Amino acid sequence: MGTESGSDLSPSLGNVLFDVWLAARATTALVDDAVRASGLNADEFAVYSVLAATDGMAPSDLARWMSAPATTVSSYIGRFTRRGHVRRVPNPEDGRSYLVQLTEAGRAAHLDAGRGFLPLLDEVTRRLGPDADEMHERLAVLHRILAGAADSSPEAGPPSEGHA
Amino acid sequence: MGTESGSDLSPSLGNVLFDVWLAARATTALVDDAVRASGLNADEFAVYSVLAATDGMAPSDLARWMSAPATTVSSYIGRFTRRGHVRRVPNPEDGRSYLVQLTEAGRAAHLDAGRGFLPLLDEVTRRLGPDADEMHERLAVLHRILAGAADSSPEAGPPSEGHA
DNA sequence: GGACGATACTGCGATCTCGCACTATCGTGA
DNA sequence: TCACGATAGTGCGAGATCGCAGTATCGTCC
Repeated sequence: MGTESGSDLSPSLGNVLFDVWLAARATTALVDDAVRASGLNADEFAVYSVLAATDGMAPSDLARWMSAPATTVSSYIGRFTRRGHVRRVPNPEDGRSYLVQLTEAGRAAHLDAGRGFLPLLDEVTRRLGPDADEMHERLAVLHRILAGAADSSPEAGPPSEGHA
Repeated sequence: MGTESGSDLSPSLGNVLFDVWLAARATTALVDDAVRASGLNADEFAVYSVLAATDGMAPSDLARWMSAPATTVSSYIGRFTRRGHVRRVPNPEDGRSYLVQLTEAGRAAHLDAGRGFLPLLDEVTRRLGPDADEMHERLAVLHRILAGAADSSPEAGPPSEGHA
């Protein structure tokens, strides 16, 4: 055991993977509370946010973006559609697919949730001080690495076979 | 619009909160795959890991640690107990509570899952290179800030009342 | 030592998540 | 142009998550 430093109240298990996991649980809980009044939860707010930032994404892109299984994304879209927050438009590049777009009502809901979210983000950013940018940078790096690991992982035995 | 940099394939929405969320989704997906064969999922593996590191935690501590509602932790414990992986021992400090301990079988399951997890962790750590420690440090800081924000947040209107 | 609000846990039920199996379309090769 | 494996999306069902409401115990103030 090398760095047994922490141990204040929270056994951190001291490895990057757990660190992100723990930080994200806290983040999600916080955001859940912050946007609750809008009727969205943290995950949904995230999805509304990408949709608001792009103008139409295919379900599979959404799935890749948020590292979620296709079925989960499928039910998200169903739910959002039922709410009238999202609309499906044909995907000119692929007939099996379609694009998901936020409707006006969807944008409104997103804005509404944003009203709860922004103060929280501001507070965290403020507390982070000048490190905020650095933090963003590092998380991006980590994310890229994780995406890389996802490809090279065994998963369910993809293409190659002669590695032994 | 200031920093519209990213945009390779992944609209990052460029703020710390989304960054962690995204990184964590990727992490969870990866770990889920890595430990699947052991019968655990990423979240469960994390819980087994703290339990293995401490020798007994109260449900409420567990809940605080992983930022989960009490009911969720409650059903975790029920599930783990049913698997024979966990045992409840009386909490000498509080009669309303108890301590959750990993049984031998629980430890075995954790080790088993670890066999899938460690290669992944190694790979990520290796790719992170010398930045790994720094990363850990920063995530710890962020986590601390988030924990702080959780207290000072409105939540459901805790103590004070005369603010309007 | 009793009253009483705060805190620890749990049963229940509504809703969400996601693996499996299936259909539709794409893209490549002959 | 047709065959065929790969890829996009979905219905379904099992199980997981978590809010609400309820019980037990604690701590504190009279």
